Amino acid sequence: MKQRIYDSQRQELVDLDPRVPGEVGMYVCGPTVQSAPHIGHLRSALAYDLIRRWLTASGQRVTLIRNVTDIDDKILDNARLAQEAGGSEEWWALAYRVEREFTAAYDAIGVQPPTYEPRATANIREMIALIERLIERGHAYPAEDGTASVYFDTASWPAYGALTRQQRDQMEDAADGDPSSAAGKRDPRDFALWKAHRDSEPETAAWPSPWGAGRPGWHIECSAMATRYLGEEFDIHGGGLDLRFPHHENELAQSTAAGHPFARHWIHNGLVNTGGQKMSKSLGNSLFAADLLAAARPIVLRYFLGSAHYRSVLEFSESSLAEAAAAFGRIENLLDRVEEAGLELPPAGAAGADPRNLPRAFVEAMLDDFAVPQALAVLHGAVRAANTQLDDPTGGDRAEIRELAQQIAGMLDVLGLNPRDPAWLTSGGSGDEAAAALGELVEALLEQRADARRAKDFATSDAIRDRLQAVGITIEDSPNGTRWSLA
RNA sequence: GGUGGCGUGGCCGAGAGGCGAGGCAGCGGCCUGCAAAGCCGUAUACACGGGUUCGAAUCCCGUCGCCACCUCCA
Repeated sequence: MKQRIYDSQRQELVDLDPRVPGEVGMYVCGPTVQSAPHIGHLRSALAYDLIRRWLTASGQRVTLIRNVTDIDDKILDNARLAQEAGGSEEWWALAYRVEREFTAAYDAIGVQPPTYEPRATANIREMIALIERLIERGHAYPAEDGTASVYFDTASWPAYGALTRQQRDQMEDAADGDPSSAAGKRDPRDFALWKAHRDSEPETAAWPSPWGAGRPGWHIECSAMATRYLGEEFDIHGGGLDLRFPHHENELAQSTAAGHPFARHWIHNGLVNTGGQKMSKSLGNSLFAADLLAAARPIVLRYFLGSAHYRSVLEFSESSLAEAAAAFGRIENLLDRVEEAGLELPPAGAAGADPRNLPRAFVEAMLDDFAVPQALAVLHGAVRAANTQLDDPTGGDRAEIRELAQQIAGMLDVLGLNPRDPAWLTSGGSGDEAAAALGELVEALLEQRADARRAKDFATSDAIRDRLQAVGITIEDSPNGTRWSLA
C-alpha cells in the first residue's frame, strides 16, 4: 500500500510519489519571529513533525527544511513600538530572542529539529537572483515611482490563483497594510518582491540590490530558500491553512514564473479554535506556548495537539488538557503495570525502529494521509488488551503481554510519545533532590498505612490516604504493593 | 462578488454506501476492607427536508446554521 497524502492544490488524496524514490524533500513554513509562539504554531510544527517521523519510520530519507523569517514589516514595527515605549531592543535582537522562544517551545513538546533551519536574512543573495530572473522573464518590474521596490506582475502570469482556484479578476483589491508600500504598483494585486528602504527604518534592515537599498518582501524568502536547499522541484510544501493565500499562492507564482516546477504537493494544517472561533493575534485570544506548557506536562500537550487529524480544526477548551492528561495517563499506567509484572519494556526508540512492532491497522492509518487519531485508537486498543491480560489473577498470557508492550512502545516511539524516552525527562536539576526527598516521605507514610491495614485499623489507613490525596498524591493498592503518583 | 471548509451521543474526535473507531465524563457490574487503577456491560449519534439505493451519517438536490480565506497570521 502506498502512502496517501491530501494534496490541497488538487484537492484530493493522491499517492505520494517522491521525485527521487526513497527520498522526500519537504519544505515547511516556519514562523515569522515577531512575537511569542502560540498554540497554533505548536500545532503546525507538530503536524509536520509527525509526518516527518512517520515517513522516516516507513523507510524514507526525509530532508525537512523549516525556515525562520527574521526580517519583515511586523518585526520592524514591533521593535519600533517597543523602542518608542522606552525599550532598547533592536529588531534583529527581537527576532533572535523570539526565534529562541520558538526553538524552546518546539523542543519542549518533542518536535525534532528540521534537517536545516535557514534564516531569511542569510538568503538575501538568493532572493535577489530570483527577482532578477523574474524581471528578465517579464514577470516582475521595478516600482514605477522610481523607488527601489520591485513587484511581481500578476497580470503577466495567467496561472496566478492556481493554488487557491481563484480568478484574478474576481479577487478583491490588495489592501496593503501600509499604503506607501503600494506606491508604484501597476496593479493593486501585484505584490512586493523587494521593498525599498525607507528613512524611518533602521540602516541595519537594508541590503544593497541592483534596484537600490531595501529588504525582501514577504513570500520571496520561502521561494528562495526552498529552492536553495531542496532544488527547483521538491516533494512536499506545507504550512498553516491561513498561509494558503496570499503567501503560498505568491510563492507558487514566483517560483513557477521563474521556471521552477516547485512543490509537487501542497499540504495545509488546520487551525486551532477556541470557543468556536479562530485564534489569532488580531483577535487577541491567543493561547501562548508558555502558558500551555505551564498548564500541562509537555508530553500531554503533544498528545492533545495530535488528537485531531492535522487537516481538521482543533478545538481548545478549558478541559482539553485535563482530558488529554487522563487519556494519556491510561497509556503511561499500562507501561507501569507491565514493568510491575516483571516484564521489561524495550528501550525508548528500539521498538519503533522495527516495523514488525507496528500493528497493521496502525500502519494503514498512517499511510492514509497520516491519520493520527485512528492510529491512537489502535494504540488504545492495544492498551486495553494488555490491561485485560494483566488483570488475570493467574498472571495472564505473558507472551501476549510482551508482544502488546512491544507494539505499544513501537507506536509511541513513532508518534514521539514514549514517556520512557529520556527526551521527556524534566531537566530541572534542583527538582531531583526535592523529588527524592518527597519519595522518601511518601514511602514512610505508606509503610505506616500498610501497618495500619494489616492491623485492620482502616480509620488510620484511610486518614493517611486522604492526607496524601489532599496534596495531590494518589495511591493505588495492588497485590504487589502500593503505588503512588503525583497528579 | 469569488474560493474553500464544517455541522457525528453530555464533551472531544475518527469514519465516508451494509459490521456503532477511540478518548473524556456518566450509569450498572466485577475486583477491593473502602477506594484508586483496571476489566466487562451500558447510547434509539450523525443539522433539517426531499431523492437515489435492497440498504444512506456516508451519494445527489434543496434548506438552515457556523467557520475560514480573498495581501498581518501556524
